[in-house]
Amino acid sequence: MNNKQLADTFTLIANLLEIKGEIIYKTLAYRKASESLMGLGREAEEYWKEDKLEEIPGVGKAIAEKIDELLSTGKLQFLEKLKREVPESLAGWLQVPSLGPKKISLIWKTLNITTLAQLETAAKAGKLRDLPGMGAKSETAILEGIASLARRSGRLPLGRAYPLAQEIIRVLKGVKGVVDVQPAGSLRRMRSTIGDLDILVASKDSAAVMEAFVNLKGVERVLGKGDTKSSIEFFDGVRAQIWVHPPQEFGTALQYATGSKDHNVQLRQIALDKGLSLSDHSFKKVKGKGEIFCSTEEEVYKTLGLPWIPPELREGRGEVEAAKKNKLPKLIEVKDIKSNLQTHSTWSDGKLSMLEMARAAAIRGMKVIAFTDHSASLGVAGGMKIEDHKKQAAEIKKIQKEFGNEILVLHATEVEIKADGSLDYPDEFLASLDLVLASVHSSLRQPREKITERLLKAVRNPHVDIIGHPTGRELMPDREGADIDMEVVLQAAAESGAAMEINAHPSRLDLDDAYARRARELGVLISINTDAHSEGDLDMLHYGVAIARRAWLTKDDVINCWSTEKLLKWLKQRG
DNA sequence: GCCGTTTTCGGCCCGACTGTTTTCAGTCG
Repeated sequence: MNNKQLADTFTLIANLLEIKGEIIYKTLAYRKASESLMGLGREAEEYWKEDKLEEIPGVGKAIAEKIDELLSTGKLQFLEKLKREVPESLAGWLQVPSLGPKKISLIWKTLNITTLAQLETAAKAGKLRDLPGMGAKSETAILEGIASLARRSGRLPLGRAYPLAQEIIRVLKGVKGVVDVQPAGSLRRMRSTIGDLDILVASKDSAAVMEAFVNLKGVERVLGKGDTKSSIEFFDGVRAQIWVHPPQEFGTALQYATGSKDHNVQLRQIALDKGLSLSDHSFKKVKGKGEIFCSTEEEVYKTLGLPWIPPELREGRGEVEAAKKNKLPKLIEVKDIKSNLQTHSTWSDGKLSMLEMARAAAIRGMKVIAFTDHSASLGVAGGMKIEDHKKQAAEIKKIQKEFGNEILVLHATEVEIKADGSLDYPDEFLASLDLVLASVHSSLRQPREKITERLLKAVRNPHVDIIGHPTGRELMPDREGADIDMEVVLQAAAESGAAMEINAHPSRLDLDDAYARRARELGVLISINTDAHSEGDLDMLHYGVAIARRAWLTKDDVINCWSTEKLLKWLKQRG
């Protein structure tokens, strides 16, 4: 049982307990454990083998025992019993906007219905409006909620959320009286998937901002509109909300709205230790009168005696402790990246010729570009036969002359790691290339042991320099990655010296931040590449850098930040 | 149910907004 399955189990428990009416802090504990497992970067199973489950944040005695039972037997008596008390299908109702645990429990117990379809039928028949505390409007809200749920498809990938947010921000910046507009929430923390879009506006005239917001293009309905907060839903089910604060309290407001919840809890505790109560409006003295306003986040952190903490780190994963000791990492930035070591040209499935792509990369400040066109067995992507490489090498020689020192073009490959773990090209040929990136694209559903073994073979092949998008996961469309024992693979990479990729394309973002952080802990080199198939893809680099920042990476951890000389020396050494 | 450099017990954020309400409950972030 992997971390995701464990996390899903604890989320289900939290949902069912909430509907059952268990005290809120118990359900919060299960949710926290679930989130912690998702962000762990190592399999809980390894903690289990070492008898160290309780070292996982948010896991205490009771949850450790449950993980133990799940890993030993694959089942959990506690959950089985809970499901007999609260029908599992009710947990899905929590996804319906406007429905929370109290109303779900009320509807379930009074009308004795348990499925979403029954709920919809009951609402349409007008059976909900007579329940205590409900009326015609709540009934309509539930019907709209069910419809909206059908339109939405889970969390929003960062690659969709980010451009949409930029557009909203652009429009709001044009509203009269607006001083500043910033993304907040998981969007500002650059999580690979986003719940709703959170945006913060600094302005004294909130009415004008709210008016512009609810009239944005593509708004399907207005979910709420007030003086300080409004929220809307777009036709595709995506939701956005804004808060408007006066400029003098923008710092506390932005800090508050950025989260994460865990991070904010820790900051508020530090504030309390200093006799201050921190809210989105200000710091208030706990005893007596007095209020401190912060127009910038820097002032908020300074008031707490801390250096400013980059939003990508604010996940409650040790960043506050590091800030206290003044040991925050100097995070990598987009401008540190000097090379792009996975790109595709018309030699396989790329849209541009090598000349066009190299030029586009040079314009974006790259000093090195590697063409990693697909290898023969990936037929759907026009994989290259070995004999084609001679012609490609000749073309590279030719275009290199045109570029001179402007950009160095490397002759490389994205060689297929085949289902049996062998590589698509023989070692002698791989040795002749400047750079070898190896990836899996097929048979991703192999059993854990088998697919892990495939990756291990590639990691240990001395000619392989980089493992491309290691898990094969996709976010657009949503496709889970292969069931890989990443800890074993990362340890092997630490030994062999092969780099692991953070694929910057927003449809991949693979490795994710949890694995990348673990990689750094183990001393594994990281390579951030755009996997560009078109010119526009080259501009996706910042997504990969964001994941790296979430993983606490500095420019020293990433081979794309090396000088050309250092990179070439490394490649030569590896053979 | 978790957690602890004052605590092994008593906290764990709390305010905005909506709807059904005569003063509040539920949802949401």
